[in-house]
Amino acid sequence: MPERIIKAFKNAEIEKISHLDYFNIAVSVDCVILGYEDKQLKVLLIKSDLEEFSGLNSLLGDLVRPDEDLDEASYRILRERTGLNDVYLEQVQTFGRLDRHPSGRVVTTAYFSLLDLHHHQLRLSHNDLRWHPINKVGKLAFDHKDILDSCLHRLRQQVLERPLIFSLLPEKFSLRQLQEVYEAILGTELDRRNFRKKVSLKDWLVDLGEMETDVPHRPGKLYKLNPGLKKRLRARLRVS
Amino acid sequence: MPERIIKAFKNAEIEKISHLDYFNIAVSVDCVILGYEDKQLKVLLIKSDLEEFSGLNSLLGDLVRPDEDLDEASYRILRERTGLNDVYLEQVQTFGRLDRHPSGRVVTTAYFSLLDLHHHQLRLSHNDLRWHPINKVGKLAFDHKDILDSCLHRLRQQVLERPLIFSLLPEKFSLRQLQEVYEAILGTELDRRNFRKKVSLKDWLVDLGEMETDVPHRPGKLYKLNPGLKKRLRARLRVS
DNA sequence: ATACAAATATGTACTTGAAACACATTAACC
DNA sequence: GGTTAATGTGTTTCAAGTACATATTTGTAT
Repeated sequence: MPERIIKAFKNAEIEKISHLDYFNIAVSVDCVILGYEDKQLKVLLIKSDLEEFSGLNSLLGDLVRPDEDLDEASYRILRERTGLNDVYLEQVQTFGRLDRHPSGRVVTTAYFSLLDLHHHQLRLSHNDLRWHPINKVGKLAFDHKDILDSCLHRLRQQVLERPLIFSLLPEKFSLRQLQEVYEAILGTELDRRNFRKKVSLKDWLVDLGEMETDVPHRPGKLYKLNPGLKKRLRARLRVS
Repeated sequence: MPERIIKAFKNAEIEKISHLDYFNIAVSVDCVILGYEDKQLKVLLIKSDLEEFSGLNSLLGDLVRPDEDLDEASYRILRERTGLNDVYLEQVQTFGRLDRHPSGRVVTTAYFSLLDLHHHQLRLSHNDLRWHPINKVGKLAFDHKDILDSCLHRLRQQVLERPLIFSLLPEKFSLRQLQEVYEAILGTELDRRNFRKKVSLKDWLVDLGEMETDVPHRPGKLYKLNPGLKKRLRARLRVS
């Protein structure tokens, strides 16, 4: 099999290099798993078990198995680490620096995913898994800080255009909650009145006719995501 | 070395699979090389030399060498295929479907690049290399049609925000030429007056004080890209 | 019961940017 | 020297975004 691939790529110079070398690159995926809590965007990190990075945290990743798609691999990681299945996941960028992994050549594809940190099905797989506020993430293992930053950059770019943000919220939410998530992601304050106008012009929200409870002030209306959009969100990965 | 990586990813389930299997995935890059000619956006394609795809064209790609970065690999392909060095290159997406390569498992990272199709240094490496108008690209080998589409999508998304487009043009160009390139990329017609207003508000252009020659009508002013932006364009890859 | 605090809900004026449209000017060509 | 086909520069209109104000509702403390 390997030889067939090499042959397929028929390149004079390639022949000089041992065929096996071409399979000396491992492929992994890394997931930037994001949640929202206490008015902060948080990322799920695990203590690195490599000596080289002792004391540092890292993203959640794994080698891609020979029989699985890249997207499948990242869904697997999500499932294994959080117990959640139906989450938003988007490929962002692939990192291939030669020295990015101390043990050898590993090319990794970064994904970010958004989930409801208080989802009743959420079961973290490991004691060393912790949610860290985005603003307080320091040095990370590997090039994971770069990966995190590039995912955050993509998220910020997309969040105003497409209804991603709802994956971070529970089924029912108030406009104030929604605004607070935007503010946490964008790192800015938004004008409440303009914000409400803007989202109500899109077709993203459905008024549930219910009210908040257990708030120490006048309760606001509760909304949910327009169900028509929910499908399209999940479907995106398969298509692109 | 391989074993160290496996160990580094310490995952109970992984151990069940033969270690070597993890290096049974090859990594490649594919370049969507775009140029502009005759009011059309064109992509550089080569006849596929795989039996499975006989008669079909494919993008230009190659396996990534064990000692080279992903970005380096795509620069190498560009250099080898076009003789050009100083071109715009941007990573877009990584494709990893199990059956995307008939000879085995190959994960490929797609890049698009923009170059001046009439550059004096352009030397196509191969007789089977041809420029194809993107509107007339039919079936391609592998999943290269998907790759092409995703690169075009990214290009269309970026072209209004950032001054990429100048890589497709010669050093000196008129506003009409510039507008025609935009129209070719976006597939729409633009209002000349609004277009001129819009670009002149950005700091992208420098008036050369020269005029077009050899045009069968009133010649227009010639411009060049603001030199300050040129550096930032090239630098982008390294940073992100 | 009532006043107060704090957040909801809705509305208006102003500014900026995009879209539609018009006309005078210049150079090549016959 | 008139015609043609572009260039070059407006203006008006409309939509979207920003800044800002006021009335309303509920919980809480007195």
